[in-house]
Amino acid sequence: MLTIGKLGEAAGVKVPTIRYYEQIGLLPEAERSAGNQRLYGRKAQERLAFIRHARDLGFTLEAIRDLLSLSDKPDQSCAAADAIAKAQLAEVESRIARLIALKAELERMVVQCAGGRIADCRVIEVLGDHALCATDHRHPEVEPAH
Amino acid sequence: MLTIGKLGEAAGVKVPTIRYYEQIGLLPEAERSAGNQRLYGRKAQERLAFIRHARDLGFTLEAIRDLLSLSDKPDQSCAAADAIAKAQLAEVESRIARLIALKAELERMVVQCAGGRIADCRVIEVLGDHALCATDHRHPEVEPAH
DNA sequence: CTTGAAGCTATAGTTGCTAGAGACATTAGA
DNA sequence: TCTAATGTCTCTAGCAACTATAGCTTCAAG
Ligand SMILES: [Zn+2]
Ligand SMILES: [Zn+2]
Ligand SMILES: [Zn+2]
Ligand SMILES: [Zn+2]
Repeated sequence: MLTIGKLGEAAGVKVPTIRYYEQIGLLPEAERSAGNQRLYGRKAQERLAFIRHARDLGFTLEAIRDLLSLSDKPDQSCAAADAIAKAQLAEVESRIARLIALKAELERMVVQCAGGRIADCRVIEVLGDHALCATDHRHPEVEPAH
Repeated sequence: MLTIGKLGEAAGVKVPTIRYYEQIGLLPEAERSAGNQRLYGRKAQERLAFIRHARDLGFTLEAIRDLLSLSDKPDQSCAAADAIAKAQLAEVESRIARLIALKAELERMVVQCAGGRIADCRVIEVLGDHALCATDHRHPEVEPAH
């Protein structure tokens, strides 16, 4: 049985984050010691590792909630889980596409500036006028939280 | 002189967002009509377009605040502005690198799953164990808000 | 047995908005 | 001109996914 601090260390998750996951129901309520401190066993450890890994791969807590509840039903079809992963892949691909467009515009700005006065700065100039951009980078979708 | 609704329409920014920008001091307090409604002239329009464009390019409001205050000093050197843009470029590049690693792992998961039961699902399996990943994609830095 | 680290709860702050409530202003049609 | 619809006003609260603080209790080492 691990204390919350040891668990956090083991999983690479900060202590308040673990309590937060419990609070929003992503982790079950932990067992408590005589002195009211949380204690975790192997199952909780695995669950937290799963959450952490999925977060590292960019899944939202909502998606993770669904994946966890699927993983508790080993005999069901995995189609739903695969769909969540595919959606996440699509999300990542579209973010990459958007960021590549941003990168191109930022590079153009930075390269074109000769480095003189603000009045002649290409960075400031381009920021003031999207018509000076080469691509249409305008926020087609939302970027992620975190 | 435009009302807040017209200004928002012109700049592609929602009305509450404009009020929010004013609240946090990114836009100056607007003139008011006899009936206490905000009125905007060309300068406010340009400032809002600047903010909007910089947001579309992924700059934070803090960075934009700095860029705006620089753009108000046309005779100063633009080095500071260029530095902000370069930092943003670096940020975008590192996000791209991270997302490409995520994409690779997500593709691996999705491709490897044969589509049977949850108990045999590669997606669930990999999420539970980073050792099954081919790359080290673990959150080297923070993703942006929004 | 004492001290310092680690744990507890509860609340508020972060970023960049967005949505509501309830009141006032403006504008278009009958 | 009256009225109804829309627009605007302020203020507050909510979103994701944490993070930080305050003020307490409990635990482990010396
Ligand atoms: Zn410059
Ligand atoms: Zn542009
Ligand atoms: Zn599967
Ligand atoms: Zn991994």
